[in-house]
Amino acid sequence: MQRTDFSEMTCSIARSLAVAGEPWSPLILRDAWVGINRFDDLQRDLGVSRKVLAERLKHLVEAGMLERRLYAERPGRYEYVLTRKGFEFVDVLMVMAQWGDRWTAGDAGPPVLRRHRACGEVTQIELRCAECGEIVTSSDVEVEPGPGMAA
Amino acid sequence: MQRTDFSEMTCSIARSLAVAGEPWSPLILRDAWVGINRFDDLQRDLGVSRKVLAERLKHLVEAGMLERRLYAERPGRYEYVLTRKGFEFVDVLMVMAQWGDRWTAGDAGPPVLRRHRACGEVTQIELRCAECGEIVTSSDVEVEPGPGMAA
DNA sequence: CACGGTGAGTTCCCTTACGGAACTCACGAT
DNA sequence: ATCGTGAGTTCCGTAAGGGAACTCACCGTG
Repeated sequence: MQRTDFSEMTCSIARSLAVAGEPWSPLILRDAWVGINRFDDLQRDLGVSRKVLAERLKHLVEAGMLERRLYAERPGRYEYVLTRKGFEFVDVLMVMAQWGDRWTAGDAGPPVLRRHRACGEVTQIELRCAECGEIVTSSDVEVEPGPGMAA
Repeated sequence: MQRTDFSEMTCSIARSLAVAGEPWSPLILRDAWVGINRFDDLQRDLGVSRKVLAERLKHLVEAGMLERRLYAERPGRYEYVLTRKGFEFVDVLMVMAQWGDRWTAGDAGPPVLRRHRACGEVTQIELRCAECGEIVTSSDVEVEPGPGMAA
């Protein structure tokens, strides 16, 4: 856990980070997304210490991002699968990956491509306004207080 | 706590986190986005320690996310403004905020609303495939090796 | 039956980063 | 001459991360 607790802040970004922003947590969720679901596999793939991995998995399960599911009895073996909440968070990771492709990949190009199953194409993801359908960038948006803003 | 360096990993998510994933960095970028650009204002708004804030600002400037801009000479005073790279990262933060609105806001509702200047509406952001225009969710996408993938 | 292997953690120690407060520095204003 | 301000820097105690070793429950083989 980060030293400062973000979960009580009046900010959806801060609260998201409190759930999934600790070091390694986004990478654990990415792995769970692409089918790496077991403790030892996660540890090997990420190179994270077993200690921290155990802590993160516990936190992500308690936060409802992952479900700890028994996949073999006698001896009890568990795997971690994304919940709906966790799945929706992968949207954030896809946009982050796309930003990383553009700004950190260098000449070698992006390490992975994302293919849209429905149309079969390697896809770029666009952020569009659900009201008018136009592409939205951060400079097109202004923020204003919402109902959950404290006085 | 020594932290593992994500910047050399062959993963655009990990490399994005190496740039902007440290504790507080996303919140600093959010603040820079909404117009909180000066050291003391950032410190007051976030409640981060001045020590960590100074480290994060240095790192974000070196990474090209923020520009340290002189806004008053004699005595030299500086503010931090988003670069294009930083601005594009705000896309990630907007999607993250939307996820947080949905999954962490509770009954009070979202603390801030995002209004699309072009159409004037409070907007939900949709992720759409640039090829076919359909909405994309994480389960519609499969990943495959790209040019930057190591052997 | 003893032995080794496997998956899923837990424990221990060491180092480093964070939090918080105090301090500095260069100026401008009173 | 002193106070205030913005932008940091320094110092110290504590807690979190890294990494290796250890545990525990079971299974398969000789």
